[in-house]
Amino acid sequence: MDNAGQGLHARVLESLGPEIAAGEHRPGTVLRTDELAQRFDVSRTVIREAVRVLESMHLVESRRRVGVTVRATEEWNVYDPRVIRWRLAGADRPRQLRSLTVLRCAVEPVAAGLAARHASPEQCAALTEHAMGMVATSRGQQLDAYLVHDTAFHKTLLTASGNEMFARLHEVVAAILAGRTHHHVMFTDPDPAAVTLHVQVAEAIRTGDAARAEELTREITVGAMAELDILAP
Amino acid sequence: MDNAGQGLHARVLESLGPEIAAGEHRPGTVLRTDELAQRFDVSRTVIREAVRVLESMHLVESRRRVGVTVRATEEWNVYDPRVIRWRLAGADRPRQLRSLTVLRCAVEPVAAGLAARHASPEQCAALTEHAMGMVATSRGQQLDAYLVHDTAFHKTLLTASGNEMFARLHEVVAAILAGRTHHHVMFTDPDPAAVTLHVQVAEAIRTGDAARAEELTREITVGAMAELDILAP
DNA sequence: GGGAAGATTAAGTATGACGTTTGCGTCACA
DNA sequence: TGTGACGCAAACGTCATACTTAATCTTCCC
Repeated sequence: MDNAGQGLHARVLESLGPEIAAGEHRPGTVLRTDELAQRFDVSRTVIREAVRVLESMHLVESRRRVGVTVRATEEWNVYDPRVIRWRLAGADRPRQLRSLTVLRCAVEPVAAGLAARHASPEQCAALTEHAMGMVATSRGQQLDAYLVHDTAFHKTLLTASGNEMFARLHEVVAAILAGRTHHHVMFTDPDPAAVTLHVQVAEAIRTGDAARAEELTREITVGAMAELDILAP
Repeated sequence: MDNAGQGLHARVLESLGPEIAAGEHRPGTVLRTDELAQRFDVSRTVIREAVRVLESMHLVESRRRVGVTVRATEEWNVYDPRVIRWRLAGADRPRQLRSLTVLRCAVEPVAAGLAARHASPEQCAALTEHAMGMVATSRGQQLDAYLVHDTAFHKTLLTASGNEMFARLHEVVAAILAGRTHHHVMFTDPDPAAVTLHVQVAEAIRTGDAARAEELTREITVGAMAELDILAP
């Protein structure tokens, strides 16, 4: 566990949060602050601060005389990076990974089209550099090095779109890519066709060809869905 | 103001949050818990709980010996519903509205395509009902009634996609639609073409025509972008 | 049997004390 | 003059306790 977060409340959060996100406490379960304080051997104040954060994520609801109630999954703030992380670490990881991948496939092609219009020269250079890095590490079981370039490529792309909502999804894409490398069946080297597509996307963005950038990125994301057996829209 | 949130910490949050989200405190500004306690006339405990929530939204960072520092905009959890609400109420409302609209335009067509495959009979009925409601209220300055149906239509559509990430964006779409009605230049009745498109989308989803549902929805969202002078991708 | 008044319970708030970290100034030394 | 170690103090972090508030349950009377 990485319960090393500074402060006791962070420690409590990193224990309680994953428990709830993983579904260990069924929705409707009530937790009492006193019991939690006893369980974690901290004061009620610390528990209250942790509960406030969980409440702000809509994971729980705190009511007087009742206690801290676990909310239904549909109410959770599923875009909160920590909620995403906790859920990916839990039981319904596959389901979560599919949801995120579908979201990614909707967003990233559009982001690529925007990037073709708004990317700065520096961002274009970074895209090309990371695409080249992917080529260089695509053979010979250099999966970790490949992942670094892949992640950086997509982060740069999303940022270059100039849309802050897109940009903030880079963590989601990073989680997807990391998940594929570390958990999915990826013992073999990356698909050469996918690597080529990244190079071509970088090229399309550099030359300002929005339609082409979008279409090529769509091919990448369709491939990502295929890996999870999601039929393309 | 709707500072009626239960509890003192909620009251503090609903004052401090919007201030920060609106940019009244430049990034890097330090707030001291003691000063805040004095300013809001509450105990430091209450301030600390509010700060914890702001910290969980990545709006601020709390460090020992330094104080509570306002973070840069790029670090905010821009998908948190409250952050969205606060920013829409603040100065850079137009910018925020554009970002959200672009996101919506990337997501909603894909969601419509998925809905054509996964929508339940009840959801299909609801879509048709709300589309009809839009038709019925599209003339004669019934803007508020129209907005209710429009919002319900898109919420149902996003939910029917079966993807939880899409479903949770219904608040974003609701904010966009409400923003258009209440602030944008919409003194006239809605565009008849847009109303027709909604009816057709409902029909396409009912008949399971994913490609058509996606394309028709894309037309709706392109229209939404045009209203904000955003050139279509 | 139903409704209202009161008891109960658990969260909410306030307060004061103490602990802990850490930015920053000071001073000595090379 | 520059650099390093040292130590102070500021601000957050934690705790214990007492009190307040409000929702739920119980009881009792009509």
